[in-house]
Parts: sequence; C-alpha cells; structure tokens
Amino acid sequence: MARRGLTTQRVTVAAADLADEIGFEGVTVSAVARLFGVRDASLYSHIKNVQDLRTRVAVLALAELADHVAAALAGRAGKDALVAFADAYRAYAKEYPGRYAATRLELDPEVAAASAAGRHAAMTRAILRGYALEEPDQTDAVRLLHSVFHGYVSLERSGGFQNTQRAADASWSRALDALDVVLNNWPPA
Amino acid sequence: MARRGLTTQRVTVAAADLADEIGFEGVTVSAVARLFGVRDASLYSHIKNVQDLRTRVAVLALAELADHVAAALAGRAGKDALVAFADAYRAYAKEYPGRYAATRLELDPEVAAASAAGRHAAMTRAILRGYALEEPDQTDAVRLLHSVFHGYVSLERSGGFQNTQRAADASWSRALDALDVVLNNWPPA
DNA sequence: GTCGTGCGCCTAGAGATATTAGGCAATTAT
DNA sequence: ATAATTGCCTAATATCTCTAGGCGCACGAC
Repeated sequence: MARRGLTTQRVTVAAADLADEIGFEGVTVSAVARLFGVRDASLYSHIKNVQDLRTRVAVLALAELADHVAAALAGRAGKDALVAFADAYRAYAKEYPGRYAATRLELDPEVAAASAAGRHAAMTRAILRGYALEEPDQTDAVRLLHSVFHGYVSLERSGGFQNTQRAADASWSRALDALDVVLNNWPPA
Repeated sequence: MARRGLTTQRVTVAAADLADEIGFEGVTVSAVARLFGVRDASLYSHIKNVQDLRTRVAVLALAELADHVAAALAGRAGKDALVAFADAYRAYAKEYPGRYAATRLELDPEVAAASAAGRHAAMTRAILRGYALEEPDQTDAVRLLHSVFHGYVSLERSGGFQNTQRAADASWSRALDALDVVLNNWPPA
C-alpha cells in the first residue's frame, strides 16, 4: 500500500494541469485519481466532491491570474498599464485555457469573497487612476473593461473570430486603443 | 407501448426549456427522457448523443437570439440601433439563461457556419452603418461590440457585479454610451 | 527502540448517466 | 389486408460520483 503523498493542494494543482490539457469539463475525480495512480475513493479524503475540486481549481486560477497581471502592471500607468493588464490577462487565458475556464465558474459569495476576485477589481481600478474618472463612472468603467477582456478572450477561445481574415491579435490591439479613447472621453451622465 | 410522438425538434425544444430551468449543464439524455416519460435509449433514435443534443440546443438558441435581436433592430439606426441590439441581447440572456449558455458552446466550424452565427455578425455590421467605419476597423468594431455584449452578460450572470452598490442596469447603460462614443471617435491606425 | 494510534489509501458497492444492440408493436404505404 | 417502416422497448456494458468501512504504514509517546 504505497503512499502517494496526496494533498489537497497537490490534487488541486494536478486537476488544474489536467484542465489545461483536456478542458475544464474533463476535470473529473476519476481522471485525477488516474493521474496519481490511486483509486477514486482515495481522493475523497482531500476533497469534498467534484464541485469542491473544481471550485479549488477556480480559486487557484484566480490567484495565479491576479499574480500574472500584477507582475505585468508593476511600474506602469495610463495606457501602458491598460495594455499590460489586458495582454497579461489574455496571455494567461491562452497559456492556461483550462484554468482560465475555471475562473468563470460561479462561486459561492463567501468563496468568491475569500478569493482573488477582489484583487482583480482593485487592479482594474488602479489602471483607471491614469484616467480622470469619479464614482460611479469608475465602477462602470471597471465593468466595461472586465467585460471586454473576458468577452474577447471568451469569444476568441470559442472560435468566434475564426471565419475572417483579420487576425485576432490586430483586433485586440485596436480594442485596447478604443478603450483608451473612451476612458479619455468618458461620456457625461 | 404508447407512442409519445418524439421528434428531434421536440426533444431539442424540451432540452432547451430544461436548460433554462436547471442550467445548461443539467441537460442530460436521462433528464430529457424523464420529461417525456420514455427510456433513455428511446432518445437515441432522434439524437446522436449528448453532444449532439447540446449542439442542437445551441443552434436553436442562436437562431432565436438572432430573431429577437432582428425584431428589436427593425427600423432603427445609429445609437438607437446599438442600444436596441444590446438590450435585446441582454434581455434574451436574462429570460433564457440556459439557452444563452448554450450559445457559448464551441461548435464545429461546419455547424457554426450553418447556424445563425452569421446573422449575428451581419446585424452587428448593420449597426455600424450608422457610424463611419471602413474595413478593417469595421471588423475590429464588430469584435469589440460582441465582446462587450457577451462579456458583460456573462460576468453579470456569473455574479461578477454583485458585491457593489452600483446597479448592473446603470453600468450597462453607460457601457453603451461609451461604445457610442468610441464608434464615433474610432482611433486611427 | 517498540508500541500504539491515526492517517492514507484500499476494497466493496450503490446510484446515475451514456450508449449500443436487438426486439416487438404500432403506424404507414401499397 | 398485408408489408414495410418506424418508435419505443428491454438488456447490457462502461464510466463516473460518492459512502462505508478496513488495514497497514508512519509517526509521536514513552
């Protein structure tokens, strides 16, 4: 009965890696157990159930994404910061598609509050420091930015931009230009 | 052995309704069979497998959404058209959450081509007629608009805007104002 | 060092879902 | 009316989730 050194953390990371390989929907207790060479039942000492496992992957991914974005954002301001944030966000989604998909899991309010979701909002607000926006315009702008980032990445991943000549990279760059324009010319209420 | 009058179409609609009730992930062959009071196996004369069933729901939803948007768009132009499109899009997602979730299913390129996805792009382009945009700016703008619509709706649905005072409706309205501004001031390449 | 004790992984098993193969009866075509 | 077809059935297998309970290895207590 060789011990495999299972841990909630190690199981979560393995599940996240698996998600990146085969898609977040493929993250199954059986599949992760297979990775470790143990029986399905053995994982239930470390995770509560599949939902718990997937939630843990989501929380992990949110934290990692926040780290990546924070690193890219360091020392930048204005449009520079906007582009750095956006590119880091999109790059993470590209490099870790399964983890990124996990970040879109609907979390319990308590779990969400304890997660890195707040860091995302804070960093988005930090970008806006380079633009002159008061509340509630700032909140509206945060939501717009997040919508564009997530929406673009999500549509790009689900193949929404494939049937045309225009490269997805080029449109992304122009979308950021457009956001910069609108943040500088935010319409009055 | 009473016949239930199963049809691919009726099965698909039942699956879509079920999706709206319990979520798109809950759309299962067994669950739909239960709705009709037949055995699971009986559905396989009408659908190929679960994936096929879900794809059919997605295609149905794309067509319905296109219908709703087209109706809202009729006779409008400029910002009026932009707001009508966006509101119809968001309203559909709110009223038919399961169907809307289905529209984000990754479709095979052939299926996607045969679906109403093209109508969506065409209608988005129609909006842009009210703004002076040439290619490739037009394609970039289409992608930006779609990203905002989908991104906002998706984040709203997954609870992203819950922890603040600002109403989701208000931010949505301002996001559309912002899009109008940027379409009128599209940055030069 | 050895002796527990507990933790880590196991076996066993039940319930759901997906899917295939093949059958009989109800409907439709002739 | 009879033949052909179609619609739903039973049966069976595989995969996945999850619970209950067991056994031994590794650690701390002494």
